[in-house]
Amino acid sequence: MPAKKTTAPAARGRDAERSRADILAAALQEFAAYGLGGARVERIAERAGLNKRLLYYYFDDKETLFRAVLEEAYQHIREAERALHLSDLEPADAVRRLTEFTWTYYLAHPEFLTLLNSENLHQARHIGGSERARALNSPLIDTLGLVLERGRVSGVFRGGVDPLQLYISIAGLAYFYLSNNHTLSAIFGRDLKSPKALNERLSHICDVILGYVLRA
Amino acid sequence: MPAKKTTAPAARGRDAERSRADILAAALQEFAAYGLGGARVERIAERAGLNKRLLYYYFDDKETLFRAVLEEAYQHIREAERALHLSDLEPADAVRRLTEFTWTYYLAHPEFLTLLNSENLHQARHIGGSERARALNSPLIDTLGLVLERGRVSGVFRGGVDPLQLYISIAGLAYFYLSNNHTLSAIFGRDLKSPKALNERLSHICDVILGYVLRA
DNA sequence: TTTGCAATTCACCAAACGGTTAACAAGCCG
DNA sequence: CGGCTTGTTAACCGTTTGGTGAATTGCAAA
Repeated sequence: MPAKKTTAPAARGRDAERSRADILAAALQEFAAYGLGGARVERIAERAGLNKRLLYYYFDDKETLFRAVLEEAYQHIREAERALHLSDLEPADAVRRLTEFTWTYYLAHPEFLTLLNSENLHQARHIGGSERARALNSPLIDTLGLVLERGRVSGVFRGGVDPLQLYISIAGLAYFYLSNNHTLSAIFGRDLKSPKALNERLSHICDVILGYVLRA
Repeated sequence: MPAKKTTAPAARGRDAERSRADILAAALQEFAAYGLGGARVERIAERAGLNKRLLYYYFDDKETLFRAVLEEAYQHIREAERALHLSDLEPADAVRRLTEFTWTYYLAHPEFLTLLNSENLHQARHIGGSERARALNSPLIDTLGLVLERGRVSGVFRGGVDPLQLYISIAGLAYFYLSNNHTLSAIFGRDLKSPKALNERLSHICDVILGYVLRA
């Protein structure tokens, strides 16, 4: 059952901005569901309730559309992370909060994970070399670096922790479990998506991460 | 520059088994490079140096071929893991060895990662429900469970560690870094594939994992 | 040498796909 | 009202793609 319409199209006038947004939303779903290669331009148009030609009117081609979807997705998560105000928290609280947030965000936005997988399959061809991408994402690492430093100075954190390394670990512990949930559940014969399993996983991740940063 | 031939085809007689193997090898490369959706049957044939029709002679269709490639890949890594003989090692050595092995294997076999990503995009449709898959993979978790138990009894490990949870963490810390290396390097503006960066990552992963299992 | 089956080749097809051409309508401005 | 810009549509096109029918060749047993 493909192509559930994202928004009711009924009786819309001509509205360029809304059409553009609808295309992006539909494309996000389609790219996430089938990957860049498997996505069908015509299906995106159907999902958006718009004529296929419009996709080429607003975006140059399929890949340009993919790039736009990707940039929007990154922007979305980094904005949500900024809203955490990690700098206002005690270092240990900040790390825990970032960890829980990352888990929750990935869980609520599986499209983000598949989108990234697709982009990595293509060797970051669409986001790579984008100055904007770097400017958008780096602040998070800077913030986390400050948190780690505060924690080290106040004696609760160990020293010598690379913030990027830590962030990749926080993300990885959540990402791999969720992104590979289907194969993991299949090959190990356990339903890893039950509420109980999900709770256990988050708890485990927090144990691992906080156990690592907190001074032994 | 696609389709580098895997093996020299020169002057081969007719050899069913070898042809089958060549197809699988070529398909592994192709599926890993482009995903299931992006892979082209004709390119697989070219890579294998065989007529396209043969793919359908040995395998029913593209998806059946994909399934065969996937099963072979799982078999390969699990065999390598078995060769580690974790049961013969001190618990802490065993965990460290599994961690280092996982990292090294993923690093040496990037096709395995992209293959799994592709399968997860398709919700484990090809490996899912396979009794054989479960039988093939579960022993690893059993072995790890015994290691953890030995460590707990001898007082070096903490208790209450779920072996599956731990394995997913070991895998995830390596997998995410390597599988998403392209986007991570791009958005954070750091070359995460340099030898130095790779060494640092492995060292970090060992710190995290061993810090977690070892009794505080 | 013949025969029979398994392995391989060649030519071909229908459907799907990304993308385009050209005409058309809604709203705005003078 | 009338013309112009811009958002939208319908129909179409050339190519690519997964898949197939049928003929052919190598190999080995009889």
